Amino acid sequence: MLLHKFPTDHHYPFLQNCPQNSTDVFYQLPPSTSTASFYSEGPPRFGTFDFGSIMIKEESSPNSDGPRRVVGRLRMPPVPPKLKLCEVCGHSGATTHYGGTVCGGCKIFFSRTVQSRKGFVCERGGQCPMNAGKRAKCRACRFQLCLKAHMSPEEVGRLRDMRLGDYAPIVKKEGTVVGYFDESSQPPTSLRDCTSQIISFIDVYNCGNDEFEVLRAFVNSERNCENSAANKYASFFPTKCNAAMSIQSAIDFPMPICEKIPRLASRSEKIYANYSPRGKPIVGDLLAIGGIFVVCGGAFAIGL
DNA sequence: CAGAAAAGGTCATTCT
DNA sequence: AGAATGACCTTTTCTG
Repeated sequence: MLLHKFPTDHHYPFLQNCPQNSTDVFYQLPPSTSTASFYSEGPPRFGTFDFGSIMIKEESSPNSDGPRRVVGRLRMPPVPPKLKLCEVCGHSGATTHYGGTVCGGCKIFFSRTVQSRKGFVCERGGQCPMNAGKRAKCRACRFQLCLKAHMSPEEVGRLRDMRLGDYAPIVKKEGTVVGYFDESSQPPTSLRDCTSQIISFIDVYNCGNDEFEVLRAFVNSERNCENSAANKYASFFPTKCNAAMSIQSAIDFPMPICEKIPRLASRSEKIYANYSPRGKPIVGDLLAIGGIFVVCGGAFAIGL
């Protein structure tokens, strides 16, 4: 998932020659970038990662025609410990399971909960303390934390489905935008990129007509958009916030969207409480409520 | 192709 | 006693 990758040279080309573990680095300031504007953007951030902090000063060059050399001190983020802690209960020895960094107990709990399609209700308003000793006390809160840890219910059973042959892997080709709902376009069965998941989503979850229409507009917007076209659609949907997520991210991790949309924030718990991998379509729910559209490659603008 | 990582299955233990 | 949990193992996929 793109949001969880470490920033690459593509995102910060001026760091191309930066040694990964050093603290003092030298790099060229991009020709079009002033030191002030560089400062004003603050430390580069990407997704949930803080790319350390960068303090720079522009060296005064005796030769004004020479390259603008910048002296910088880059403080890299602390090296994560080898033994990661479970994002749900804090237990040590966590590894990646279903998209989240969790311990074995929480992994199997999440898998069983999704497969059993059970819904839990917290009797204490969803505020139960969670640690290795208390994690089994409230399953509702534990499952909530699993989802907040970016664990993906869709991943549960995927391997088994693949063995049974009823799972068609979807290969995402970054940057491709195809109008699936456009009659002149290719039939969905031959399409393999990010938005094809919407097709399977509609098929699997039997979205209603309203949700289908929103998804249709959604995808057509994406098809018609270039990376710079957000403003064009912003006139149709007054932008209240920018979640900076792709549609793929929204499908995988809807919670951040819920948290960023005021009208949905109060509903997020309800949505997750009712979540069922083969039941009510969570993304369709979000789309139908929000009047949401996606701009390919980044901005995820929400009109309310 | 081999090693690493992640998912799934089984079974003993604990809890209600 | 039945359900829930977690440790451990096997299988599968991914990656270099």
